Amino acid sequence: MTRSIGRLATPPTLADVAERAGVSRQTVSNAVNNPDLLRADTLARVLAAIDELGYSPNRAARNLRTRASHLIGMRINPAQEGTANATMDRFVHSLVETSREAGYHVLLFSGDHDDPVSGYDDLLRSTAVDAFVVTDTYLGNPQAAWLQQRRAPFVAFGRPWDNPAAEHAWVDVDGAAGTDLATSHLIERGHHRIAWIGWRKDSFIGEDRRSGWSRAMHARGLSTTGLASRVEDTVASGREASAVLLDEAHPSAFVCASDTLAMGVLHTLRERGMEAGREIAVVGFDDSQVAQVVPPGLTSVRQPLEQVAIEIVKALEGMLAHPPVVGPGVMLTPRLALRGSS
Amino acid sequence: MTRSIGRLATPPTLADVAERAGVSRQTVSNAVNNPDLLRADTLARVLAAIDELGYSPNRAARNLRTRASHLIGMRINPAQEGTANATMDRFVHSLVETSREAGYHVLLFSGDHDDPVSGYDDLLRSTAVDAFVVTDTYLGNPQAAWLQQRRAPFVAFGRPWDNPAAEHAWVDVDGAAGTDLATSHLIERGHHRIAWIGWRKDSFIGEDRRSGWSRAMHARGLSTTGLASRVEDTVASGREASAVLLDEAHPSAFVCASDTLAMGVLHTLRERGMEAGREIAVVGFDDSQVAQVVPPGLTSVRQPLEQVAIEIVKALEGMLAHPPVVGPGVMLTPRLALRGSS
DNA sequence: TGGTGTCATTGGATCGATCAAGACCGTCGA
DNA sequence: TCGACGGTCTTGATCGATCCAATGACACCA
Repeated sequence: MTRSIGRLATPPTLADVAERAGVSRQTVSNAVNNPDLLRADTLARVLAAIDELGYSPNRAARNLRTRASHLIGMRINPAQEGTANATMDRFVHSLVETSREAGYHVLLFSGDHDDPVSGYDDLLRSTAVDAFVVTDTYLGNPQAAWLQQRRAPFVAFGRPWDNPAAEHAWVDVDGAAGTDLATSHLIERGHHRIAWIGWRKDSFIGEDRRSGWSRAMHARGLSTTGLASRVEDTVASGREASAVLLDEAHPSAFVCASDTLAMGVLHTLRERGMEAGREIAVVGFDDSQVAQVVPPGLTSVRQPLEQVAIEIVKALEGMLAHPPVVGPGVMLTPRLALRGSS
Repeated sequence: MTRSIGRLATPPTLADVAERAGVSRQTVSNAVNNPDLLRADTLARVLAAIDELGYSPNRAARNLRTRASHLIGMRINPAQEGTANATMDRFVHSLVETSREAGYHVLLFSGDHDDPVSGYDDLLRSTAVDAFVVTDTYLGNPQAAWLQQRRAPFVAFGRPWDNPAAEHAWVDVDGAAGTDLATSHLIERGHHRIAWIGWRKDSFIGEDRRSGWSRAMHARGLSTTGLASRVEDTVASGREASAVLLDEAHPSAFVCASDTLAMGVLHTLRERGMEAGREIAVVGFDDSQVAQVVPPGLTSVRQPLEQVAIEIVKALEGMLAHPPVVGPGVMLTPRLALRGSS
């Protein structure tokens, strides 16, 4: 049984436990970290004392001595209002959960919006975290090069788009496979003219997702001419783009690079009194909460974020082992969450 | 200028800086923590050395000595899929940002779903965090009593519903004021029969929000009889409840305890070919991303989460000061985000 | 009996910072 | 001239854990 700390001002230390169990400090330390070294009866006695006192090793002291904090740093940037991107939220949950199982906690920090590297520096030099998870790699990944130069352990969620030769660890989701899945699904449902609404060309991720759409189309001998449009990731842009496409290209379905854009399509359909799902099919990307609750439900490509977290933690563990092991990048495949809009 | 750490395996320490600047360790420490104690020229010399070496105090060592970690612990529970609750996401961002300005980082942890107290214990005993932010106070707040018993500093996001006499620090948003705002807004738009869809009675928050609706109705002499319904917080429940209410009570508007329920109403309207906003008004609660992007936009009560974070950090700072200062609870007022649905 | 090796346990040093005293210096009033 | 004093800086101890080398206990074998 764990007891209350009582009225003690400070928690018990190794020395307290040692005294109570009638052994030395080191033996208590071993009981916690290398139980095999102790004789069974000693171990039992020490564990009993630990339990009675409610002892838990002081993190700061342990961190100081072992030069490890068992903390994983992750920088978060404010979510954009007015978009449907809840990816981060889901991912953070998974990461926290998975990290816990590996004995790590997640430290969140923020940085200046215009400086992709700010925030990392201080945590690194003060040895506040053991490693980083780098997530904001939409446009290239300056953080990766920077961290690698400092020999800071990190895993990126996202491929090294701008530098395929980069040798750091990364985990990513195959966006093209996702849009291919979405497009193929629509084709199977009988659609031939399937439009694409994606992001501007400077987005690697956007181009990747677009390639899945065109790949699937061409694989079935379907033309993509005039059916694609590249805009900003806002509902308004999706609305305008879909309106133009409907008028000029007469598609019967839309595949979008994001749920945000897909919601733009739903806006257009509503304005024109058309029903999503019945007359025009729509597929989004990310399986946000929006996709799940909007009537009639938005079919969407769902990233396996739980799996991403698992792979990232696995990579981190290898990286922090002795000796460090850096595996190759890991690519995961998304699945399609089917709903009323298709 | 901050330089690269170079090929040093370990970051520079106080002693390194001291040697370089030709002063003692303590003087360097003072330069960092109590600059006023140093003569101007010495300070300049030390700061220069700090800068040249890229020195940053080792957190573990500092934490050990000062018995403080400058970390704020916050437990997160997995977001429920299929709901519109993005409150946590927005709040976490604000908290991280505000904490940084106060010199704190946020440590995320998780616990067993069925045990509201798990996770706190270990962090507390290992002095891994200085304080907690307790957020999951939907149904009472056993954490608060538990933490208070252990004399752990914490601030709750949420009133001590089940124990108004509780003396811990808390920050909350006036839910009743929010629904009052929503209801009054609808009344001003000419609605008289305004229905309520809320949560089951065991939810303090739900009853609070409901009271704002009935308060506003009665204040204008409007009847609420037969216009209220209490269900679970799911889209399906909202859909069913709104269908029943439409048939039996013929309301012209709905005020809901959550955006999730409001989405249920939109489902019903869609099924019946009715247009939200034009024929039937709908107002949700939380101003989730869903509310922002769903056509035609869902009017929703928006909690001032940025302000909540600020107040929480303010309370934490007082609590961790010497001597500690525990102020009274802080109640903030939400505002209404107007959109097409009303 | 004594040497040798293994196992279990111990004491002292150490991680890098801050705390608590004390040393040094020049100034000022008695 | 001397001691008290405030400002500036230094020295040694300390926070609580783990690393390292060494010790004691014990069994085994020659």
